Amino acid sequence: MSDIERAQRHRSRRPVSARGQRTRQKLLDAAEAVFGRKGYHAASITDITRRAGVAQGTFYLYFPSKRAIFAELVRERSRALRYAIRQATAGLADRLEIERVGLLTFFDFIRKHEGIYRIVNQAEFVDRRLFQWYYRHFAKGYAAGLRAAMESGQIDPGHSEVLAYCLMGIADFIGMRYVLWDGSSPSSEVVEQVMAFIRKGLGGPR
Amino acid sequence: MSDIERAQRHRSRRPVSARGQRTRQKLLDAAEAVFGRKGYHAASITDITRRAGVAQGTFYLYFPSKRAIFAELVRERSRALRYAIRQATAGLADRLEIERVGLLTFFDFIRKHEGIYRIVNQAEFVDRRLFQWYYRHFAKGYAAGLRAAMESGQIDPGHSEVLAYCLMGIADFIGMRYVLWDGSSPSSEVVEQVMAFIRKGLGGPR
Amino acid sequence: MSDIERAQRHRSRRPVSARGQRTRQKLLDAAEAVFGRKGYHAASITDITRRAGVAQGTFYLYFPSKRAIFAELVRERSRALRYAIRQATAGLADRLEIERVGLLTFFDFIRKHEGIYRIVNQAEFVDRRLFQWYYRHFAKGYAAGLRAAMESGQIDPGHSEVLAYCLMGIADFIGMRYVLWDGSSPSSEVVEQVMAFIRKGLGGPR
Amino acid sequence: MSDIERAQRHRSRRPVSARGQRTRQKLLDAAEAVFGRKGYHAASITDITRRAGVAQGTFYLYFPSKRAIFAELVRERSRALRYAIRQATAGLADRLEIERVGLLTFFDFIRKHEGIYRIVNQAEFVDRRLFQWYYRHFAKGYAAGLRAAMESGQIDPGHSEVLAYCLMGIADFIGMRYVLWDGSSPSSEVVEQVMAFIRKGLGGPR
DNA sequence: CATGAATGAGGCTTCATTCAT
DNA sequence: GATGAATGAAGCCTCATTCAT
Repeated sequence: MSDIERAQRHRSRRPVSARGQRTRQKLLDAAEAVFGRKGYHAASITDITRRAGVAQGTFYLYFPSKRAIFAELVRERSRALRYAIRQATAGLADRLEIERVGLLTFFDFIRKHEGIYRIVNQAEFVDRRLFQWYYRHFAKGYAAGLRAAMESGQIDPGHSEVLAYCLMGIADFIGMRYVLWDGSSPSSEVVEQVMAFIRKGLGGPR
Repeated sequence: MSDIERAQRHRSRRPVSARGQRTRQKLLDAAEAVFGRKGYHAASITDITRRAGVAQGTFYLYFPSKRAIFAELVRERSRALRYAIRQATAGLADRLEIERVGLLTFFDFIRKHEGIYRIVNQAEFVDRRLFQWYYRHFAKGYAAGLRAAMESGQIDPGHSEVLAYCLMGIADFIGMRYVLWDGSSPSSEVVEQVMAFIRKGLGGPR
Repeated sequence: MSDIERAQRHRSRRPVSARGQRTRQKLLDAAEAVFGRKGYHAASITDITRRAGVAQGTFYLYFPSKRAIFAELVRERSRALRYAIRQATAGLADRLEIERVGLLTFFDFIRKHEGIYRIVNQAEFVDRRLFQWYYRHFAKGYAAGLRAAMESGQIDPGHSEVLAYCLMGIADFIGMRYVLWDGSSPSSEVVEQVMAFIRKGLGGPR
Repeated sequence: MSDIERAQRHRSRRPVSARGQRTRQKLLDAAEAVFGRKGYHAASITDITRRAGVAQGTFYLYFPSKRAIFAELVRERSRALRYAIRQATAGLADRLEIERVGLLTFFDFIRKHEGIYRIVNQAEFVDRRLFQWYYRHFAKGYAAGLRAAMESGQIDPGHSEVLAYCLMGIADFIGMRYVLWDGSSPSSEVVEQVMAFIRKGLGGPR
């Protein structure tokens, strides 16, 4: 049976009972941890359910397949990240300030959700559509913010999407190198160097 | 049996005969194609040998395990990429020029070796050491080049490693977005935007 | 993955080596025994491979799925039954004689291949097409023989297909009752009674 | 726990309340439909309860196991078929007339209860005892009727049980071929051909 | 009476690896 | 050097059944 058929047949629980909600969440959290540590393929459903403290069969009450929980996880955490950044940067007017706070929030997020960071890269071979969606979606919002800053003259005019991908690439690689590999928040020295590069790169008055 | 034990026990890794060399290369090429298309886990040894036109057993005459051929591939292609960039930028003195040519060479490389690009991201969960080695090794050379440019005053002084990761992140994300997803070389407009950002970011005497 | 996709992907071994042929046959024989005893669903691949004396994985070298070996079995044994009847009745001119010999051959066959007899009934829910094919195919040949007998005036004229299904039904139920349930060949008394019914039913001169 | 132990332990099998009766019947009807369409094994308890519009747990309030509802269904429908035939042939004196009406009633029944017809064949591997009981029970009554007809000279004397299985086989196969596969009542031509065969086969004074 | 969440055994299938030829 | 049949561990998933509410 294909994943699609299964998903259709599946009474995708979305259970109403509080107990069900809790179980579903436990599975999601366990999945993040396990996928993060072992990677999508090496992680087994058994690993997930064991960590969640439920029986194997229970998994399929809430998710129709391994792929499905993975996709759900990516979507959910992606939402959470965007939300966190939006919250942290709300009220800020200066684009550079937004960049800095956004960056720090991102580093913070991947420290707390190491798993999700590692996971996304794998999505390419798990669900190519989801993988692209993740970045495109993020880039869209990013680019919009940059465009606004260009219009108000805060930064040099330019191709907002290209810029968005440049900035995402920077955040991603710095996060990988200094947060994930070093296992700590990047030193202020690193942050300052990155911000200096970005500030100059984006330009604007002065 | 562990991978390490197997590797030690393994004989006849480096065949001398020309025929052996050819078989080995066929396997490596097939592996790149298959890993690139399906991803490391979904690709089976059978896929590889079938594509290489040899029998299953033959695989183990040349590589002790699936991981091993993967690692070999990453190392080999990484070497090839660095070589290509070195060749292309040899003789160039201007750092910005080096950046531009390096970028274009990189885009060219991933167009020809889509597989390898996709593959590296997976390496994290196949062989974490290899994964980090890949980037660290590249970053080291990159940073050295940047340091030289700083010393000669071509670009602003700063933390060369951080800068290297920033630039690698940019190349990686732009390559993903405009080469891989669009399936073509990035338009000159995109390249110019990226270069403008880098030029300003790196600074130096106007 | 669907059965069809798998079958296509499957290098349906049809191995040439004598060893392979032997293994394939062992699996087929084991499957007949196991399906016959336990029924299609209760029979596991493990049951089959254990009985055949090979490892589980070996099964999939020769058959792409449980359904596939089942279908193969039905087809193969159906062919064997038709062949046996054709051989036994070759040279007979009298239709009644053909009926009698055919019946006895059939009883003999289901004694030797209890499994297959039991199995066919299940085919309806395993592979509906195969199930109908089995009976339709048999009926076609049967009806042709009856038509010839009608034309030569050996039996009363009539609707040959309907007659064929009547005669098949008789053979099937008598076989079930007296061969399978009693576990022996039907007594001559039973055979005579059946033949008397058929003789009168088919009519003809006298 | 074995089926037998469970059945003994099981309480509240025969609900007294009208509501309970209704639920039980809903389950039985749903089971007929589901077993008929998917077959015993492919049908799940969930399929049945979903179709019946009750919760999964409710099933076990009325039946101790999947096998049990299956057996109940076979028994119930078998009773219904025998009852229908008895009703339809009550008052008829001529054996041929009884045969004809019985046949038509049978065809009618399997049109209305396609499910049950298909189901019985599977019973062999679900509950062998039940399977044989079904046919033996039916044959017994059939044979008795034939014996009476022999004694009154309406048909040729002979082995009544053998004859009963012949006639059951005919009805079964003609029903399968012309009712189930064609999805309609058999044409009068088919019925006449069958009846002609039976009439001649049974003999009697002209 | 009824619910529906939870269980866990067991089935089919894949695939990296070994080995006899 | 090469072959390809064989192995068996391990994974995903289903489903009859139980149980707390």
